Amino acid sequence: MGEGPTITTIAERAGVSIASVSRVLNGLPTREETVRRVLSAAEELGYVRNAVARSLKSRRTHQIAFAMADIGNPVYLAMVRQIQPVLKAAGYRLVLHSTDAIVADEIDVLHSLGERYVDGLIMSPLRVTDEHLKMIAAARAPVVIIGSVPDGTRVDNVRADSRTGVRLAIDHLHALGRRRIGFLNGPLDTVPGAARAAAYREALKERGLPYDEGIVEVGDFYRAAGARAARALLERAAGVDALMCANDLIALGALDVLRAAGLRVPEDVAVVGMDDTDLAAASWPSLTSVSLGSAERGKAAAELMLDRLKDTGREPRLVTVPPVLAVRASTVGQSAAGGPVPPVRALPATRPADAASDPQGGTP
Amino acid sequence: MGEGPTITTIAERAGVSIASVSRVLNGLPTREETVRRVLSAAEELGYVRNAVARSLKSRRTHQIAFAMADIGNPVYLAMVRQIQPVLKAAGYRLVLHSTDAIVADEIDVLHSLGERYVDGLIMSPLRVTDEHLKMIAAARAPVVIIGSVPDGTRVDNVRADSRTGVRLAIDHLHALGRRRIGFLNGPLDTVPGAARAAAYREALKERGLPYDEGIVEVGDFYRAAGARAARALLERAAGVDALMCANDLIALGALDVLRAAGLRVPEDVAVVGMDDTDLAAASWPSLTSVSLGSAERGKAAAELMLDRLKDTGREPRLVTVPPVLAVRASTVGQSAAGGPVPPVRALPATRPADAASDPQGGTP
DNA sequence: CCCAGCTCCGTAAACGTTTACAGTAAATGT
DNA sequence: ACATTTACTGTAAACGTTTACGGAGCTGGG
Repeated sequence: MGEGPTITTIAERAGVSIASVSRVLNGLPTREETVRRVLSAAEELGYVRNAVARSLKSRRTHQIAFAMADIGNPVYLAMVRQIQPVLKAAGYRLVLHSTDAIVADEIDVLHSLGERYVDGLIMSPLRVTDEHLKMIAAARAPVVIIGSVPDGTRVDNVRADSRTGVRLAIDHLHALGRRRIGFLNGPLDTVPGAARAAAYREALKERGLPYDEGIVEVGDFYRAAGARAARALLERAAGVDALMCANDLIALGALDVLRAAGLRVPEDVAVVGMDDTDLAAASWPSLTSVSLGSAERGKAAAELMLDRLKDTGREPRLVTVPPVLAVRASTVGQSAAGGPVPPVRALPATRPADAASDPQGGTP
Repeated sequence: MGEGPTITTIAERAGVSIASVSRVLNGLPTREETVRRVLSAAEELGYVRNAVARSLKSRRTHQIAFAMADIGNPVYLAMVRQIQPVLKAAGYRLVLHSTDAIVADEIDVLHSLGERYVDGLIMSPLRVTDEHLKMIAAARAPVVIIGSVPDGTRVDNVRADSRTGVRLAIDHLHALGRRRIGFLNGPLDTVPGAARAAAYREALKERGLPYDEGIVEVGDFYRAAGARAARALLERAAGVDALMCANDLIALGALDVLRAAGLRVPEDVAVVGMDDTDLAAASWPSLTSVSLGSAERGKAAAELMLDRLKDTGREPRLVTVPPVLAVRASTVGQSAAGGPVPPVRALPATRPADAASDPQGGTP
């Protein structure tokens, strides 16, 4: 673990100047003889370029940061899974930040962009505050946001369309004859929480169903919270024949509770989750879930970032990923659902960010 | 997104030298008046330290790399989840590498340590080749290996004990009266695959059960491969009353097949998985699984790394994490298994790496 | 009154690269 | 034979920090 060789070491051994060494290593035109000498010296010494020194001079670190709320959430996992290979293929490394959705931590990440240890940041905030927007506008490096930001915000942006997503789910339940569709949501002060609440009301209205506050529960985006919410709802209100859940984890918690209460899924209560994570296919009964395209959003974000790095000046773009309903046993029963069905999806739509009179597609 | 201020900018505005600025920013003793001037200048300019320049001089990047086979595997996810906060608390960032278990890629990561863009590397290779060992020995930065390496390898090392893990599972099945216990394994040329194969034979012998090659299948560590293997086994051999799976994903694939074949779990065939991932608790029936302590191993690895960074010279250590059996419905049925049971675990044992006449604890 | 001992600060070197610029030597043109 | 071009190489500055060193100014003791 000694002091590694530098271009100076190589220069001495090859009997040339450090400038020549650098030129050879960068493939700039050099006399054959010199190239040979430098390369063999480098080889013998086991030379590896110092990335830090290089970055200092070139002002490029070839690192991209990804900041998410919680790496334990399969939604972000799906994103990381897509982001990583895209960046890797372009020669970038991935730096991971887990902020636990704490605003101060997210601001901190944004602030630390000034340290210039990365060339850009992909961020997926659960809540978007004014401070976020201020920091994003002032950021010292390119930023891509996964999730909805206020219309007109000048930033590259990838959105889900959870309004349409919720509508898909409600329509599906309605078509199955369900009429009292409860709703288990996450916090209303999060972007996805708020969007899904609005979408739920709207979708009911479209189908001519009444909005009943008695069958709506607000908790958190975790499994235990989902169980709590489901329990509370069951105790309070009878006759619910379906549960729309703002999240797969919430849905799993609800399944636990329904099972314990001796209710059959889907015969007594149909359940729909959201995000279509791995857990949805693995659960019992397998969970019908609205895919908001986490994987696609991750990929799109990475591509937006690479694109932005190539052209700093270009107009910010908005990519919206359409939702897709993955139908499984929790709504249509065992026989009908069959095995795991790979969902098909339309290509992501792309258009300028400013044209956005967009559905408030919550994310994730 | 302009050219940010540097200590030179601050120095000019505050009317002091850059050395004074640096001293103030690093909290070195300085006259009150100077401190005031520098700090207010820095504040006004919105100064943020350049991490790259700092790293070049200090030879510390405050970044740690984690290289795993596949970030989609919940085992690694569990590790990342533990590693991240430990590093963060110590002021380190996490750089992620996903190698798809390709040896060349892993060697590449090891090699790139010479670029000095990280202070250390935590790596979890599926196969450990001579080249791995050579590169580890020659690495230009501290390395921690999660997974078994040959005895005597001088490297910080965190191991699972899959031999004991398999034994726990076999003993459990044996105690339930199962006598023909099939085995669905992953590739034998991987460290965990080999270890689990050996452990399976050994555990059978301990219980006085015959080893029957006819009820052993070797595939891959994925769900689809697990399904394939289960199908092959069922077609070939009758009378299997239990399936030991080298991995939760394999077990889930097996469950799919058993269900499709109309076999009841656990009445006809009991199933045990390995790794105790989130999927085990979510599946139907919920899956009895041997936890090899992914989370604990991740945490231990991060701590070993931090420790090593503080004391480069110290002897390499070996931490072995004991396995724990999480009993669920796939072996004991619905009623008995009850809700999700948080497994209890003993503290990881620590001892010098060289003393290792250790079980070949496979990982992950 | 001089020097020792402080405290504080500025100068400059260093970290390992890249790169603008100038210099050398050979090759070519007149 | 000399001027000009060409092909290559070396010197040195720059990137933004940290830090060894020494100098300036002051205090206090002899």
